Amino acid sequence: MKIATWNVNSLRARADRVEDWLQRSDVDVLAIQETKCKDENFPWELFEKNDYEVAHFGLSQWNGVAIASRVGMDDVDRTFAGQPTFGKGGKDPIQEARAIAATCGGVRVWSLYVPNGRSLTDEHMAYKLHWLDVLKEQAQGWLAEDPEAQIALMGDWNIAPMDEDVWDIDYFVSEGLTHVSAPERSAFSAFVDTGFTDVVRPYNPGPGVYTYWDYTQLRFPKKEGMRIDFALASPALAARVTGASIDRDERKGKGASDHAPVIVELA
DNA sequence: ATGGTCGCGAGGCGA
Repeated sequence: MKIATWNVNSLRARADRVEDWLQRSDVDVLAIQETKCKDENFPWELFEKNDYEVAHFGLSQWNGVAIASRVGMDDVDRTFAGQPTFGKGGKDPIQEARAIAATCGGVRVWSLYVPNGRSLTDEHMAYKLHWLDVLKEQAQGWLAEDPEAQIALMGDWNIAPMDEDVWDIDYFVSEGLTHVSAPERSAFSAFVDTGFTDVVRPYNPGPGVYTYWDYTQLRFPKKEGMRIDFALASPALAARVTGASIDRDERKGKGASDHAPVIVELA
């Protein structure tokens, strides 16, 4: 079995590339982030004609998460318990479309689009950290309930956990940029402390291994990226991992997402 | 060889 995660940065704009990749990659489950659409605009037929079931959670042009599977799609959850809300510009706070789960082939798959903190002092940063803390508490509970549970927390975490996960840590620190701050890294390592493992890194050691390259500043051709997309596996799932890869080639060419797909192979 | 943002939606925001 093969499971993957990919921030596609608009599913409609990327429909052809996503379809080509699905056929080429031969994945059984794909966790998608940033569909950037509502259900009424979701390309259901793209998945149906390729024999994937798909579940989507999208409320607007922002965010949006989905899971496609050809090994079953049970117990779909849109949001996790206690998922923090956020309201922009005085609007009523809502649970944004940043998390969806489904049980696919015996694996509890989460497609996660962690909030972007924007800046170290922005209110979005507090939201991000709280969002992660509540998710971690939930994940801890799932493991406490069933230590053998096979859980994959996959998605765009908007955190670079190690210095080597950005192209120039000194630049990020001196500019006071997000993704590398101590609170963000603590939020990430809290999942590791709970028993979840980054199952991709061992097969793709750094430095210089990234999953995201900004569209601006020629970041991709200059190999200036960030590793911010992760698959964190519960102990029972981690024990099944036989390989992992980052499809950097998918970042090439016209019409690419700014993120590359991350693939995990399971025995 | 990947080449100086991109997507949504119709101006400016979000990333």
